Amino acid sequence: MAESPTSGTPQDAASQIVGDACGRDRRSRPIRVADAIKELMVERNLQRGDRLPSEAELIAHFGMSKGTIREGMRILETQGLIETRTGPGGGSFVGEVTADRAKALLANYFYFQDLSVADIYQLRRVLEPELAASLAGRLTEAQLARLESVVAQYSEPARSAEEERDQHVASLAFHRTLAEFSGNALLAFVVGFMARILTDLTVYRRLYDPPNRELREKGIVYQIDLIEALRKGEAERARVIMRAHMETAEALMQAQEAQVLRRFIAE
Amino acid sequence: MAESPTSGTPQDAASQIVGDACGRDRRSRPIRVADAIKELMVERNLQRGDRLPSEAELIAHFGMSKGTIREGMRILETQGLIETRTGPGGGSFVGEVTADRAKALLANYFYFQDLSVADIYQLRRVLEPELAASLAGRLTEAQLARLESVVAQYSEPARSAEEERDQHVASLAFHRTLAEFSGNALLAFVVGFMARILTDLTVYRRLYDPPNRELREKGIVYQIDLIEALRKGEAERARVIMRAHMETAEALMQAQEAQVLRRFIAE
DNA sequence: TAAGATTTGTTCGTATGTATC
DNA sequence: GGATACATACGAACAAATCTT
Repeated sequence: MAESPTSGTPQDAASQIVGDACGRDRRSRPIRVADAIKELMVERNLQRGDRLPSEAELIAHFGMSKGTIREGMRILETQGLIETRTGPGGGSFVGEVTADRAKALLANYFYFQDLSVADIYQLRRVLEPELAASLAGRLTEAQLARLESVVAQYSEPARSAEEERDQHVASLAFHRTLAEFSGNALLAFVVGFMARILTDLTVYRRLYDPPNRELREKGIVYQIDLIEALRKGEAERARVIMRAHMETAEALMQAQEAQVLRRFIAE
Repeated sequence: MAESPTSGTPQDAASQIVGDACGRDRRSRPIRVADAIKELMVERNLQRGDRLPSEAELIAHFGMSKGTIREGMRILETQGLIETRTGPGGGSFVGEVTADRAKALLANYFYFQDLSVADIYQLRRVLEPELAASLAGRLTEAQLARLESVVAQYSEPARSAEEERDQHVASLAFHRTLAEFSGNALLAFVVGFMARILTDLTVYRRLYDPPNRELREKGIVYQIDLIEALRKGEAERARVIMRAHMETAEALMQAQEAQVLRRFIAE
């Protein structure tokens, strides 16, 4: 029914809109629909919450079936670009691409890339100190207090391996919180993404199964010192502290990754 | 036909599979289908090119209609996780999540974040020197020759603003190529992503409209020196050169961004 | 509370395009 | 070229959610 000229040919209009004017577009229709709507969003400079055409309007506009249009909308929905609601006044609206969703999509890519601890720390070693230095003297007292409350979550010694792991996940939250305070969305994203990968490693691969008192205790000292430097606005000192923090953390994780590998081999 | 009895209620089986056991899952069915198939890929440890169940099998397995299943598959397809082929022997296969696709998805996130030149260079300033240092003495002669051929693309002075812009895009390719040679997938991705953003800025926002001879000439000298240091395996020198390169490039782009802003205001 | 209106969500049957043999 | 197997697309009907009156 698509190409056949049974009745009128609404396809002509659709073809122009979707970019299938003459030379065939190898991509499937739903994907072309999704791209067309993305362009529409850019052209009309639509902002968060703005309304998009209804399903019925899109069906008429593109001259395609409901299923095809819906597949296209689903693509945009999973990318976080739109949200849909049912009922009167419902429809599709420009959504917010949250950092979490973007990180999840990016994790799909790295799933097949198997990163090593060394790879991640090659970036952390230079980015985290830069982040720390850039925040010195720029945080409100409320923000500093929040950092202190995060540190407080793991200031008590852990009594079990499981508690130890939970504490390490919490200590990664310290870095994520720091990243959120940065005005630099790119830096915040990359640092937050690394914290997320390390959290996954900790939870799924149980990199921290062999409890390591040393890492936790050193980490806490570094983080407390760091907060003080940030409060006093000492950028260079914050940078130095964070650099040292990264170096010891990397060394300890490297040693433990080796342990984990040996354990796999042993089984 | 997989889990369900003769013809009772196929929904029961589907509910378990898809994770709607008891408390309602607010997510729509297609999205749950997509997640279920992702889990299936992880559980069976499917690799690139491995075959997934056919549409008909999935319909029977989940007890859902064609349309719903197709919407789910489309989600995975746009994320690059699967590819589908028509015809006999066709079907859905585990795809490769290319770096380009991952960068495109990530660009959706930053579309609403408007990054400044300063934001991007805060990362470039520390990451590019680290990348350069890590590659010193580790590149083959073929790789070094490829870098030289990239530089050769813009060694001739440009005769028009348009040519100037093309040359700058090419010079960003130098950094992308360098990133690809890195064994660190995370570092390569972040550096490549920044190069892409800057390319977009150059092409769309025409940040380089005011031709700037200085940037190009200095850039070429730095890049030639850098290749030499890489060939000789001088890691620290490579780091220093790249750091200087970044500092001058940032200063020049900052000045031009200001110009561009003034131009927008003027109109 | 209840009924009706509006919009997305889901299903089914069918037809078409495409690649392989 | 024809047969086959598979994804792709269409359209009508019904279900569910949600707002208004």
